Amino acid sequence: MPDRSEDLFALLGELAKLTILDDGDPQSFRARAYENAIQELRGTPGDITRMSEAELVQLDGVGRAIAKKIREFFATGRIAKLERLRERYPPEVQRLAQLPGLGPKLLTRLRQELGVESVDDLRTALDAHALRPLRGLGAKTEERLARAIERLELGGKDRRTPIAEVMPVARRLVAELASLPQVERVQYCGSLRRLLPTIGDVDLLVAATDPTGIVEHLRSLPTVRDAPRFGDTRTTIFTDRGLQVDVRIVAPEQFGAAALYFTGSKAHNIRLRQLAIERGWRLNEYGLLDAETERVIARESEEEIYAALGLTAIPPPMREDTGEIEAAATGALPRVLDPAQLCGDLHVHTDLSGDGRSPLEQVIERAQTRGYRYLAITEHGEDLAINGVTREALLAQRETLRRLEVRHPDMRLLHGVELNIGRDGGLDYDADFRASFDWCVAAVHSHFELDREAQTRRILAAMRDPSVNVIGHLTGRMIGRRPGIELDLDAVLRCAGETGTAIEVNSALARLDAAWEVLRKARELGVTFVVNTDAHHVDELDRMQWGALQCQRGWVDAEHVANTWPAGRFLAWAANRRSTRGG
DNA sequence: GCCGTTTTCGGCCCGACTGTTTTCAGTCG
Repeated sequence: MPDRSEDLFALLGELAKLTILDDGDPQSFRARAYENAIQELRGTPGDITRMSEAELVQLDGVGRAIAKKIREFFATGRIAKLERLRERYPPEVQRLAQLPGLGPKLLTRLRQELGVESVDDLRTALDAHALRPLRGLGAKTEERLARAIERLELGGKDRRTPIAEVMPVARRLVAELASLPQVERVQYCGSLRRLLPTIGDVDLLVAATDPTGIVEHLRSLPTVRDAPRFGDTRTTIFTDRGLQVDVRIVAPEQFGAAALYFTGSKAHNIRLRQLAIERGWRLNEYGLLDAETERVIARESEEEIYAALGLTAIPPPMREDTGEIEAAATGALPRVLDPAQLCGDLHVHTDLSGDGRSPLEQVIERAQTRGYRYLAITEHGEDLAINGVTREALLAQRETLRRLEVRHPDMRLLHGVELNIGRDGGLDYDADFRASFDWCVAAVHSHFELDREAQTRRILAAMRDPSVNVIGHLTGRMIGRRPGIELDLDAVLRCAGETGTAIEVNSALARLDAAWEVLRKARELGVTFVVNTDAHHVDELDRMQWGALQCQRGWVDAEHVANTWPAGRFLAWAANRRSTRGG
């Protein structure tokens, strides 16, 4: 069954967007009401498709008007008001409204005074200098809009970039800035810090007593292509790959307030400011201030500001206004996973796998350096074309592993394998050989085109196989390149709980699979998780931190992550699952 | 469009920047 709630949210979101245009106000309160309602509905447990108007009105942020629209949608599949707005703002006009610098007010004027109804119309008007006679518009505006059109057509501005592409660029820039003597602290903020799968632009926050030279340094970097706007404390640059980077320089003592502000999310910040107002304060990027006396309540660190507002500190990946503020106010925030708590990696390849690049000894050395208590080597099963490994080669590896184990008395080496889940849920090798491994990951690497029912069936079959400890990268998604397989999540997560099969949190930024929404749901069902790097090179063992942050985003606490457990407990759990279902 | 012991109207988060103005409106994050 397709998720009709998601369809509803999409339509309400569109309604919000078009209402901004219709109200001619970027801060349209009606539009915000729609967005608030979406937030509330998302956080509502139970089936909203079946709720009556009276029940809907009980929800915070849902009044009679929105409740009626919700019922209208579930009854007829349409929202009449939205259809009227769509007529008034056809796709061409909406595209026009996407241009940066062209807000609802200017859009209305251009339509009324110049008859501009599309990007093409606007270009024609610009070429004819038709904007100049209009009050409040001049040559600069003309030039700005012309450039915005160019960018739009390059597909630049509204395109979001997968986090795996953005993170290395951002980290490189952070390192560059941190190397300057006048810079005290640097932090990337925004959706990157919150670990969203795709990123619009990068927000870099710099603390410096003297901003001189910082912007110039950035502009001098070879990867920086264009710098359309710049001032002393705020600038925008574009990298050679078209990624927009906004840089803000602030005084060190306001770093916390600024980091909070620029990390967002917007909805989270609005809630924080409301809490400030309730206390007679004001929260902005300079600090938490007394509204009357301007006395500083807190500003140096995010933690101080949260504390002053009566909240426990909220980790960046949780800042989405999906219940974290209420939880932080009552001390009910889950004790989120700290990367340092992870004491083993349970999905790692060596150069024995066709696509692996580092030799076994190196992998083990690096795991030792990271202080791990256990490590599972998991080459690809033989069914995976080109990259898979034969039974004989795996048996030989097992011998080697047993020899190497002696050199690492503090780290238990598990001989594992990454099995391929076949079209109908079948797995590599035979049951006896699979049972001879210490640890089995099972994952989807093929048949992405099957429908939801078939996909669900094959995952359930894999979970019921007695050899399987964990399902690796649950949907097989590659962010920005390939959508994951569709699954009946309720059935899959229920089965995970019943069979004791863990769900992997795959730390590769290109995957971040399972997605945070899935983690959040799984957590409520008491599922056990394992955070893995799926490393194919020793350096990739270091990406465990992203998996930990992904857990934070999914509200997964350490207790439910099996590889935070001490070796004794972990090994007993892994072995127990196999023996109980092997018999 | 929602909300309510300072309630059924008048609020709703906050400030910087830009371009254009001569005190501010619009846009953005």
